Parts: sequence; structure tokens; C-alpha cells
Amino acid sequence: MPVARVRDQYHHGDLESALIATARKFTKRNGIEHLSLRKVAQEIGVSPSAAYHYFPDRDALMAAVGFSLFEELADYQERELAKITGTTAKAAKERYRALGKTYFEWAIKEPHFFNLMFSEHCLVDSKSEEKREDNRAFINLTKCLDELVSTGALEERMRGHSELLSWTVVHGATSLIVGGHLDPENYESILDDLEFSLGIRK
Amino acid sequence: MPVARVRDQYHHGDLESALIATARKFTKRNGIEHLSLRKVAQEIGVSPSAAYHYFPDRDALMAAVGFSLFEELADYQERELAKITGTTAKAAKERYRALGKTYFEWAIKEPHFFNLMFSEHCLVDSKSEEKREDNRAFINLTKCLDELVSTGALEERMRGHSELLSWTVVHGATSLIVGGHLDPENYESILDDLEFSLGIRK
DNA sequence: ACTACTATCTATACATTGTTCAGATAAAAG
DNA sequence: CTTTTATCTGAACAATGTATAGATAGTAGT
Repeated sequence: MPVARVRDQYHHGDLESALIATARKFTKRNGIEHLSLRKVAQEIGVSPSAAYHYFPDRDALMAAVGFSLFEELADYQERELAKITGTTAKAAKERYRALGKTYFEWAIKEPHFFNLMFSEHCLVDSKSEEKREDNRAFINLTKCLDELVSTGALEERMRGHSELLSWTVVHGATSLIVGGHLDPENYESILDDLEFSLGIRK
Repeated sequence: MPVARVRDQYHHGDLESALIATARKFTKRNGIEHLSLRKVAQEIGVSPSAAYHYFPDRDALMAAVGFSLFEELADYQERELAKITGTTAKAAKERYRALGKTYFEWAIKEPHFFNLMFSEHCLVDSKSEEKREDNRAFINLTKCLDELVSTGALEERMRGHSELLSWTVVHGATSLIVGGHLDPENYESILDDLEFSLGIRK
């Protein structure tokens, strides 16, 4: 059976991006576990060995897909955040909610993506640059909490306790729900509990 | 090259348990992604196809390993909890802490186990029996929170907000730290924040 | 004790996979 | 136009998951 060739040039042009994009497509459908390097190459119309010019092994391609997803999630989050304007306490509270909801909705819509991002393929050594510091989602959270304090929606004495707490609650609940260990309908009320215990009243 | 045979009987006796136990051993070392059904069979001294009498495919074996780990974690948690006796508020607070700390410590000691448990291989449909209801870790948490209330360590009005919140914080922080997205040294202070925001004072 | 039956395991085979490596081809540089 | 470098191909290999047919052992019935 002859292999279907999409391409008509010997050189692809931007094979690295194509590999990531195609691997992303396959992961979206079947999850990262069933990703085949050969099938990715075949889809692009390139020989299996071509990928090894850009990635040392299959794991590296998976990781590249995963890390690109962090950007994608942050993009989505910032787009949704931008829809909520205003400097009132009400607006700040809505943005805070949106941070949690967008994280969750994105994960629910693409569970294979979420699972890849927090799988062993995307391990970070927590001391490198891929860390909290340049984590856009974390920066957005920090900014949002500052708004909550400055608008009086969050007591100043709770500020220091709310950052990591918010992050872990949002991620933890999402993770448990995506994994099927917690019912999705609980998510909203968990955010309620979080806000309540931080003293953010409706 | 002749295959080394550990076994001297045609029938193994309890091959299903042996498969899970051996797969567990390999997972502990190398993570679930690099688990080979053939190597597991070889280690036991059995042909590769023998496994298919007990598991429909490789994924099913992985899942079996994963689900057994939930039991293992609960066992460990209950052993540690049992060490803290007494009916005072102080004892209740210590037990509450222990719930969070044991979860974390277990995950840090065996990250490959933790990753398997919350990977796509151990997906639960959240409507089945493998759910919250018969989740021993969750039951222990419930009991512990009741103790906190009855000893006066936790205000009754916070009781309803503390269950899912505690669970998601503990799991979320652990998950982020195991994945390298958060520094381990933050864990203790996250538990502090949780207790603080729930009104559990030292 | 013999026979039929069922559960358990083996042997063999196959397609697919990740990966390597020598060489072909195209693009860039001189 | 030649040389050099980057990019990709082709063929090969060992390992993997899995299917199928048959062998072996334990079990139940007589």
C-alpha cells in the first residue's frame, strides 16, 4: 500500500511546528498514550526518522506538545478575563471567578490536553525557568487578588493566604473531576467554599 | 538466548496477583509509561499471552495496579492516623494535619504511583461505585472534620465548606508539587493557609 | 481409577512501534 | 559553479501488544 504524501517538496519548511501541531491533533482525539511518532510523520508526509532531527525521542515531542498547551490555556484565560472590565469590587470578584472557571472549562473541554500537561511527560524540576515565576496563569491570579484587596472585596490579612490556596483548589478540583474522582457538579460550590472561607462575600 | 524460568509448575497458582504485584514493582521504578507486559510476564516466568487470561489488554493491567494503590494509600493514611490518639481539640487538629501530610508524603515517596493513580489509565466514570462514597480517604476526612467541630476546633458554620475544600487543596498541592509546578517547601504553608481560612487556629 | 471437561498456560505468528544509521537531496555560502 | 551544511529518506533492528491454535494440568463425574 503506497503511503499518501501530502507534501511535494523534499524540505518541509517548518517541520518542527508541524510535528507539534499534528501531535497535538492526535492527542486531542486519543490522548497522549496512544500517540504514534510514525503516524504523526505519516500524516505530515514525512519519514519517521525526520522527527529525530528536532526531537531526541518520542517523549521530547510529547513534552513539547504539553508545554505549548500551558501557553494555550493562559491565552484562553486572558481572553476570557479581558471580557470582564471595570475597577469595582464586583468586577474584581467576577474576574477572580473567571480565573477558576476558565481553568476548569478548558480542562473539561480537552481532558486529554489537561492530562498530558500534568503527566510525567511534562515534568518540570521546579527550580528551572518553566516555574511559577513565568507562569502567566499565576501572574494573572496575583494581579486579580491585588484587585480584590484594593477594592475591599478581600481583607488584607487574607491576602497572603489566598494565593497558593486559590491555585491549589482550582487545580485540585479540576484534576479530581477530570479524573472522574469527583462529580463535575461540585465544582461551582467548591469555588463558593473557597470564596466563603477567604471572606469574599457575594 | 534461553529465557530464565523462575517457576517450575505449569500452573502458577495466583497469576493475577503476581501480574499486578510485578507490574507494581516495575511502575515504582520506571513509571507506568515504560511498563512492558512482556517483561512483567518474563519476570514471573510465564509466557506473554498468559496475562490475557486475566486482563483484556495492557491498559487493564495498568488500571488494576492503579486502583490497588488507592487501597495502599488509604492503608498508610489509616496507620498514621491511628498513631494519634485522644479526643481533645488538639488531637483532632493533629489528625486533620496528618490527613494532609500523609497524602503528600506518600505521593512524594512514590511519585510514579501517584502519577499512575491520577493518569488516564485510572479513569473512573464518577457515577460508578469506585467513587467518593466508598473512598476511604474521604471517609476519614469526613470523620476528622466532625471531630474538629465537636471539639470546638472548627466552627459549625464552616463545616459544610471544609470537606471538598480540604480534599481539593491537599490533592491539588500534592499534584502540583509532584509535577514540579510548585516547590515542595510550600506544602506546609498551604496547609497553614487552609486551616487559617477555615478558622482553625493553632 | 478412568474419563470427560474446563481452566490455565505455551508457542508461534503478525503488525506496529521507537530508534539508528548510512546515504540522498536540497538549500546556502563561497 | 563548487563546496558545505541542513534536512530528509530508506532500510534495518529489536521490542512491543496482541491474536490464535494447541498443549497441559487440575477437577468432577462415574
